[in-house]
Amino acid sequence: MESATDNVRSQMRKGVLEYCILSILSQKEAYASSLLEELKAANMLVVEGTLYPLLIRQKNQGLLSYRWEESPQGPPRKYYVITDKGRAQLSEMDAAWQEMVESIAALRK
Amino acid sequence: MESATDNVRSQMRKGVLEYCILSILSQKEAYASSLLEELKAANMLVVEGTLYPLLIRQKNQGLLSYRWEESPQGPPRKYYVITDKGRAQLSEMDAAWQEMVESIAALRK
DNA sequence: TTTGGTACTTTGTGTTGCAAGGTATTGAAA
DNA sequence: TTTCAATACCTTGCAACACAAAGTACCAAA
Repeated sequence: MESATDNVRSQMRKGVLEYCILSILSQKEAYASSLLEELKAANMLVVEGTLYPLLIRQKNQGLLSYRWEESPQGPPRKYYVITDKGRAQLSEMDAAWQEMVESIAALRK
Repeated sequence: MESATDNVRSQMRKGVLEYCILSILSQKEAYASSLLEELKAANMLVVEGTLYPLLIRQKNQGLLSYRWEESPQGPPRKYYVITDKGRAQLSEMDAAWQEMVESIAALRK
C-alpha cells in the first residue's frame, strides 16, 4: 500500500535526480551501486531501473565518462567520472535550482 | 533553438507544478488563463497543454473543485477552488518540499 | 456576418521513473 | 566440483507526464 505522501515525494524528486548525480560525482568518482547508497542516505531514493539508464544518458550527453576497476569481491565496477561539460551543466543546475527555490518561496509567502 | 539551460529548468519544474497550483489556489480562486499568468510571473512557466490536463487530474483526485462564472468578455470561466483534501495535500507538499530543499543543500555542501 | 479576442479541450509525441526480470563475476560452502 | 550467495551491471515493458499544435466554443464590436 502506497501513501499519498510517497507519491508527492516521488513526483518532486523527478527533475532533480540528474542534479544530484552530477553533484555527487563532482565530489568523488563512484559506481552505480555506491551512488544508490549515497542517494538513499541523502533521502533521494532511487532504484536501479532509474539510475542505470540515467547514467547512460548523461554519459551519452558527454556529462560523464567512466572507467572499469577491479572489485575486491564480485564483478568489476564501472566508476563514473564527471567531465568538464558535466561541471558546466552542474553550474547551470545550481543556478536553476536556486531560482526555483526562490520562486517557490515567493509563491508560499 | 533551445538551450541546455531551458532543458534543465524545464526538468526541474516537473514534480513541483502541482505544488504551485495548489499553493496559488489556496490563496484565491482562479481560472486557467489567470493561473498561467501567475505562474509566468513566478518564473514557473507552463503552457496550456500542460496546465489543463493537470487541473483535470487534480479535480479528479478531489483536490480541486470548480464553478463556472460569466466573463466580462468572452466565454465563461472555470474558476477552480481548492478543497479540504487539496489543503491537506498542500500541507504534505510543504513538508516534502522543505525536506527536499534540505536534502539538496546537504548534497551541495 | 465576419473578425478578433478570450477561454477551454484534445491529440500525438517524446521523455522518464519504475517494477520486474535478466546476465555476469567472484569466492566460499557443500 | 558443483552449488550458492553476494555483488554489480543491464534491459524490457508500462504508465505518467510535459509540451506543441490543432481544435472547439463563446462573445462583442465593426
